[in-house]
Amino acid sequence: MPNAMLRVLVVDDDREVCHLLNVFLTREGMSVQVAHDGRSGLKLALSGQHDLVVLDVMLPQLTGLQMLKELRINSPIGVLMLTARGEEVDRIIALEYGADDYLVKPFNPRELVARIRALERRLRPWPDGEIARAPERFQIDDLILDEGTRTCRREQELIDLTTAEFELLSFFLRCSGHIVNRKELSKQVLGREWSPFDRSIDVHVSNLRRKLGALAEGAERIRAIRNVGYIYARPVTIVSIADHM
Amino acid sequence: MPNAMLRVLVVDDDREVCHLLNVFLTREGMSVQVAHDGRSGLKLALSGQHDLVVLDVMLPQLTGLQMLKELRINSPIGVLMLTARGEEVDRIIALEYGADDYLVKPFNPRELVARIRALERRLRPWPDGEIARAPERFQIDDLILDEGTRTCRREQELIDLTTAEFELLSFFLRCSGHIVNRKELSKQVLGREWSPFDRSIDVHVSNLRRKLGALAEGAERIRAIRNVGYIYARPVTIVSIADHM
DNA sequence: GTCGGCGTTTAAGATCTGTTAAGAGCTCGT
DNA sequence: ACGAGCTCTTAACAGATCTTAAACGCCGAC
Repeated sequence: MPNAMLRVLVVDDDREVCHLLNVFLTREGMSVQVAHDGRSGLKLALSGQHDLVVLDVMLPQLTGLQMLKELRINSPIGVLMLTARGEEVDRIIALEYGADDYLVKPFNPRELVARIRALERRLRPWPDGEIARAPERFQIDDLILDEGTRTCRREQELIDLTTAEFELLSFFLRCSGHIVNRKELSKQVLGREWSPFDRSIDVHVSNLRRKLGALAEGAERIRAIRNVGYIYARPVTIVSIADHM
Repeated sequence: MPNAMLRVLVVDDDREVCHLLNVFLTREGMSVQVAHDGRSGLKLALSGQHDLVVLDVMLPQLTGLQMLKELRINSPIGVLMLTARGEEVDRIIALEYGADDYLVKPFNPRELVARIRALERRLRPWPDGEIARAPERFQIDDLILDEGTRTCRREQELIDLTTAEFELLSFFLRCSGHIVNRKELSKQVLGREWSPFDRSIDVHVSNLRRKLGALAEGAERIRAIRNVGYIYARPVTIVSIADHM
């Protein structure tokens, strides 16, 4: 049993749906609680016992949208809206009201699970109130960097990176093909303003290069841009794609 | 006109939809290019000229999912899938293949815009509003210069260029066929105002000529324009733009 | 043809990046 | 709280790159 179970609140007046979700999400290792109307749903959601709400738009007592609006006043809880087919306007309003995602009814439970997991990763609280970015998985050249598991592999081989190195590589990959300057690197990777004689980034780059090794043809993955910063070279793209399809 | 426009590639075989999106997204200040089948769409997407692809699942030549799979091998471009109503399985596969978001057809254009903007914010680490120009690839004569991979080749052979030389050649190719003056060169390549006795550009041009060698006919690639600046002789073709317009 | 201006090239010095290593600082387990 | 071990920063030197200076040569003007 994982010590941190995802706690989901399902708010839907359709008891059939609730039951189904309860069974399905429980089987996925989540803790599930249900409510059948907006008022009790809101009360439960505000209790702070849940990580995420799956919220139907059509509800008695208080519609899902009203509930969402109330919730957003002072709750950081994740909200995934369930909207009826064809009600595009609901979805737009839901997103504008601050819903984190939505799903159109009827939906495939597998997809709901996938979206809940994605949302969970995205919403995981961040130390200083900054919005957490969804962890991504970069695959570039022979490298795989997974922000979720915080691992980096080259050709399946685990590469041991320090925190700074991981953050640095992560940022480089996010910006691959674009020049990034020292100021931005310092802020994003080291969390501080860059000052003119700060060489930390350079040292980290050097260590990272040593751990990652060079590309084919001996080219460095990370190139210096004099007076500016660095660039992580994008993988060579296939020019003539016609051949291999 | 902002010089940093979000550049969107729309791939859909329904020309009606493409036209609509073109009109709508253009009105939102985005630059739009369209393709009607998977193969040309993929080729365009790999050209590095776009920030984001709106990709229909059902496509002739190459389905959207196949295209997504190919794209993800070596491109960090943002992908928003358009899926048909009811095809949950497509959406799940799309997400597993690394799509960044999806929208169910038929959709409200307002929502597409909202999702594109959200995606843009999510994918780009740099400050809001700023959009980095996607790196381009230039091809001329026997030269290929790729801003994304930061490489320059002559007849497949890698040519090692310094930062200033690379930036200089990149700027020349972007402006090939046009005379560029020292003032502009200094600002774009060296990042500083030109002053009357600054000969740096000339020295870099000299070094660049030596590294690139002359053209077949013995003519210099980079010609001096007395009292003004330089010109890179021949017009450049941007890889793979021509075929399907 | 000669002169002057401007582009070209070479070379030297200045500036920036690469790398190494030492020690300061932090984390974690005890 | 303490120390071991790891990580980060700082400093110093090596090497690469850029700028500046100067010599040279080409070309047009006279």
